[in-house]
Amino acid sequence: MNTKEIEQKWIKYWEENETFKTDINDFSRPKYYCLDMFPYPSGVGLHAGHPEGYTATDIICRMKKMQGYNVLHPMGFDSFGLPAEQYAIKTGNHPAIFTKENIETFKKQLKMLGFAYDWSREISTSDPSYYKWTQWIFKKLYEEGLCKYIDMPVNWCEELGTVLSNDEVINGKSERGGYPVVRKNMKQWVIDIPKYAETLLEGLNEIDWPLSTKEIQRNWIGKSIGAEVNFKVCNTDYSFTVFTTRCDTLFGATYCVLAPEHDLVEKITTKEHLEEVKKYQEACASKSDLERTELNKEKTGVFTGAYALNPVNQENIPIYISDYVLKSYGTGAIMAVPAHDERDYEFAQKFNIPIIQVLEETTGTPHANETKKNSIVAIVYNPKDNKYLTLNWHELGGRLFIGGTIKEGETPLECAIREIKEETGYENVKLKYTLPIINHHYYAYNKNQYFNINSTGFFFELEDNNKINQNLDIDEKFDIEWVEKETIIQEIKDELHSKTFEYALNPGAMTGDGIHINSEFLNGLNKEEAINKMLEFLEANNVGKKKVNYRIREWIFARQRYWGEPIPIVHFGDGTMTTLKDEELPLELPELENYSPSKTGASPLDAATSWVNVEIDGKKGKRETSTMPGSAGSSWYFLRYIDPHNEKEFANYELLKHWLPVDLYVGGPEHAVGHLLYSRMWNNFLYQKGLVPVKEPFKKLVHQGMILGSNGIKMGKRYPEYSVNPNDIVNEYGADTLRFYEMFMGPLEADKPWSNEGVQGSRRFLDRVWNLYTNENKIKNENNSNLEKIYHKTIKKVTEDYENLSFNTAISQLMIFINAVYKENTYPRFMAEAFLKLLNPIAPFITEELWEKLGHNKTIANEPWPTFDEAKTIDDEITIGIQVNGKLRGEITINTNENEESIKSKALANENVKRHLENKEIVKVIVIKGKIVNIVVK
RNA sequence: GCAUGUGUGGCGGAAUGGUAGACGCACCAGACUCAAAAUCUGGCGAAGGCAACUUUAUGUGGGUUCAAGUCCCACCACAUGCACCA
Repeated sequence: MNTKEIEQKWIKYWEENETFKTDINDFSRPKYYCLDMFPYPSGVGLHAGHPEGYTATDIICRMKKMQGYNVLHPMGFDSFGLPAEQYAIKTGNHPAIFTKENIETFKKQLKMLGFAYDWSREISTSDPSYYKWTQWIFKKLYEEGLCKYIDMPVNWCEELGTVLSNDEVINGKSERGGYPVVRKNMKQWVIDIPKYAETLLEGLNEIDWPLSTKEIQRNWIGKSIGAEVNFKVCNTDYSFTVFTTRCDTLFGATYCVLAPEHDLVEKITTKEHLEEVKKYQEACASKSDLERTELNKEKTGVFTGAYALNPVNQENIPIYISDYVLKSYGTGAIMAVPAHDERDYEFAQKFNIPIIQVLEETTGTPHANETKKNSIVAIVYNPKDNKYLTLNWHELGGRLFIGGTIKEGETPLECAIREIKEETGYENVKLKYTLPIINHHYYAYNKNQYFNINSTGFFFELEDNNKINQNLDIDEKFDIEWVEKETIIQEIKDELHSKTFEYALNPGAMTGDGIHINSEFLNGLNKEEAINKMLEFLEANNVGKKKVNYRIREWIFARQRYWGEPIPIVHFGDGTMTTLKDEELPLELPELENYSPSKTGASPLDAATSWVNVEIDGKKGKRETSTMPGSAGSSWYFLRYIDPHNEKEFANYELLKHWLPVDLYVGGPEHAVGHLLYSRMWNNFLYQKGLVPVKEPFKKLVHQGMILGSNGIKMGKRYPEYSVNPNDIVNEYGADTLRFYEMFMGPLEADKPWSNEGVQGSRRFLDRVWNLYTNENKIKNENNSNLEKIYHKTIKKVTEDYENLSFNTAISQLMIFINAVYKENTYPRFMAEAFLKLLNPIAPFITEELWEKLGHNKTIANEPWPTFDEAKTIDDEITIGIQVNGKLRGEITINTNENEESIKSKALANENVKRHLENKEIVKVIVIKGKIVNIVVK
């Protein structure tokens, strides 16, 4: 089999005969729009991962075409971007030249792999005839107020000389290159994607996407329902608003925090604190995002000297500034409730701010007629030998910590210290932590009484072994035992005590649900009830209201770079601006001497003075010199494919109406919060403008997994020796083998390691097929009943598996079929032809060639898909297993429609089964038709 | 830490709650050959047994069921994403 010759022949044939050209106006057949994520045409060409997703869609498209669908399967190039520009900076050549060359390479490779694209619909985002419409959509967004020019802190990357959007920043470093990114205030173009937060969230419910990707988008949008609460600043006219999801804990707010950049900071800071506050603000401003998030370690902040008035109880609480409060989220200010928020707890610990518990966890089961009391649980820890003090009550109540009831006029702490002395005699203990109060319900057998107690936990350290005499009641009979942590976890079963111990091991805020205390009108309510009641209160008193907040921020839509779509805006000297008229689009990029970005944030386009300076209606102005980000062009390309040469509009509405949505979209998961969110937003916007007929553009989305090196690690620069170049595989084994192997490796969505032996195995199978059709002389115009069942089964399984994108199991079935044919002397011609059709979507070249060798003079691509007869997929005789007590003990062959009695008697007659039934009583016999028999014995 | 997903032979991987390991790779044996490669045929989880067969086995520990890789609970490991989001 000469793969090169065959491949070249058919590439030429398909091109000359326009085999895969889509008749976009043919609405008579059902449509199928199948989309690949178009590649960025880098200098290195296709990598091993590209053919995976592209083959998957190609298989579906080829099958759908044979099934009679009108298939749209386009391809294009996402051709604006940094690498082309960096190449231009280095060589002085225009990025367009580099881009064009790369596109040629990509196209050649894509054709080499036999993908059935309609190349007449090819688009390229850097082509002015394409970006004319990107600019046009920008204009529409601008006109709607969705695209704004505002002063805001942005992600500035010094090394790249540009701002970046949030999805381009990963762990405080640029996605490309990994350079540090800092916050910087700049005038920026942004798209108000937060306006679409709710729409984008709702849309997720109606699309067939991987759950994980939907979840990532939900997290990114970050909806949270809470309240805004207004705080007055004491002795001033100022006030500020905080956002909280826990307005029920307002009685526990013991301080407030403003973001260091908050507008109010300068105004309210008292003289004595001014210097310190300024210093802190400056320190924060110079920090990169990375430094700021690395500061997970310890909370920092300073007191402003000002106090706020808690609107529910009129308490004065101090106002701090700290960088753990972010300017960009919520209102940039919080109320802090250290008892019920981890971060506030940490901060309060460090700055010695009071912690007021307003919610207590409940344990035990409530009962009528409970007696209320307050009590303590004291845990004493000896750091010298790592042991805890326990009382072993044996059968009277097991192992417990020291506990007791608080007496009249005693504080909980005093009670705890007293109880330690009375019950154990130890007199020198030091308090480490006061633990949260727990509300506990229990029944005391000795008193025959139900109790509901508020128990405060204490965690002490033993200072020395000094002891005084115990002072015990008569009914207190226990041994004092020092035990290790493990013993406590195993032996302390009492809910109150084990819960207290949990808090002791992990002191911190209580963030769960419970019953409110110290909260006036909320006392006794649980979290949800209290939130609702508090909302009522806030609204009635006009100090706050319910508020939904989103984490998603504006999409920064400008880059200080050359190789992107120019933004069609002219700024006038008086600060006003205007968009270009439609007929002035596309606004093309000017030629430049130097494409380098500047370190100051100026765009390379600033240097093109004759391009920048314009006069409109006698008014002098300057063009916007930032360009659009890479994700601009890719946010709507799927629309343009439908009508790529339209010069009057971005796409004809009637065509969009017929062809949208995309039925299947295949691409990597790395675009979950970039492209896949942005394109949903643009599409939604165009939908609301009545320019696109569907809300959601991609009905079904599938992510192909990553192809790893044979070492199981991601291919790439780190391990080049384990990387695979598709060109080499095609040269050595042929395109069909590459396609076939990548589909056989495993499930499409899974990451899977490359194996050179696996490639050889795939080639071996294709050779087997080739030899069967060319050397064996088995193909005859007569039936072979031996093959009939497997033939129909194969059509059924392969068709279904393709439909479900389970290509690996489809291939397995094709192999089973060929293995069966090899054992026969005749291979009926109709089967031979149908098999080629089944294999064609995966291995188009060899199947076209063999199809021709069978005497056909037209492409196989337009042949009807094989059909099967359900009745003939069912075996007459099957072998089923016989189990005795669930263990396989034998097997019998039965007729498919054999009755239960007959199956039962055959099963019981089986020799090995009989052995296992000896001296046993048969309880019942379970016969599952066509599956198994299970005999239950005693 | 939170979210999502994944754990099955030497390897890639199959299994609507019903004979675990389909199919392929690697390996072993046989045929062809002077020989090798290629090709064809057969074998192949582990342990025991001449064999029939038996025991054991899908990350760990429990549970539901006549029957669990599959369902439920707890835990462990790995991968990916988010991460001071109030």
